[in-house]
Amino acid sequence: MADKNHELRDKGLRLTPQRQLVLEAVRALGHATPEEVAEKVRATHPGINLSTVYRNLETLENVGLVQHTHLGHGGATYHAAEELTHLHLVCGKCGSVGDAPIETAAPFVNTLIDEYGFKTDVTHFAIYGTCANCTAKS
Amino acid sequence: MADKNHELRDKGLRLTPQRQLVLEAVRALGHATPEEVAEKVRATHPGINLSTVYRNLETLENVGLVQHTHLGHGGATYHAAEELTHLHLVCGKCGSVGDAPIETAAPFVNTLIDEYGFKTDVTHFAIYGTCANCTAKS
DNA sequence: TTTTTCCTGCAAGTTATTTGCAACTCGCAT
DNA sequence: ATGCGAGTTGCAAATAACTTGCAGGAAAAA
Ligand SMILES: [Mn+2]
Ligand SMILES: [Mn+2]
Ligand SMILES: [Zn+2]
Ligand SMILES: [Zn+2]
Repeated sequence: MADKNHELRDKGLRLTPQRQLVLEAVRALGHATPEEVAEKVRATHPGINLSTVYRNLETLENVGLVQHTHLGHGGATYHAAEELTHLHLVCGKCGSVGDAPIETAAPFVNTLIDEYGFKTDVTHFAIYGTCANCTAKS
Repeated sequence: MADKNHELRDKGLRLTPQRQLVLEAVRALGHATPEEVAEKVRATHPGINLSTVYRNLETLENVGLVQHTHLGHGGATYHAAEELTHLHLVCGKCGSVGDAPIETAAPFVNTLIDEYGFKTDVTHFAIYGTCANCTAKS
């Protein structure tokens, strides 16, 4: 950290404290809802407004630094872009979220391209089902 | 249709006009949001309340007559259970929803069972990506 | 510095869905 | 047939999750 953080300015964005904090929070949290991001940021900077968080998540997504995913029936959760290298296996019974490497889906993705010309982004929506644990119990 | 429709009573549910209408609407519409179901039902029965539609969709889902799916960032859409035999390929650019047979995903589903013991329901969330049409244009 | 443009907080507005509750009605038991 | 009680309904109000308008404030260009 010799000089100022340029990764935001390089994307043509202004470097505001709020924006940096939102990005740091997303990176620190892994999967996070806007509400959770706000909470994290407020731990050190109580004044930040929730709408600022929403706006910055959108802005950061537009320039490719973060991405959203749908893990459940409700709202989206955010990831740092670098970190989106896994599938999300969401269990409908217990709510657990497991990970699996994206390569697991590679053959499936290829089939969709070959047969339908459809380019899948397998991380955008979760893979929904029942986890091993819950299957065992029932 | 010799005697009364028993499929609802067989599930332990009361046979109310509203409930039958909701089920018929879901069957007639293919993919439908609660709002669209309400609209369809109101074409013949204007008095029906939206909350009644929501409650009946939930009830019908509990007994397995309908199921919901997430096709986009927003709310759920409902299908008749018998009819849920395809994947939904949702294009993030143009919003189109294409279908593909579930068998397309069979190898992928098997991999997840074998490697993680995870039983996937591939129809619950859409498969998100970019359709052939939109890929061609860009 | 000054100016321009972007960003932020705050309040109000949406949209989608849920809930409390009193009135009603379906289906079973007289 | 008639009555009863649990399940359902309509309606209004409440939530939840965002989104928007706007006026003041801060970042970067000039
Ligand atoms: Mn769902
Ligand atoms: Mn999305
Ligand atoms: Zn589970
Ligand atoms: Zn498309």
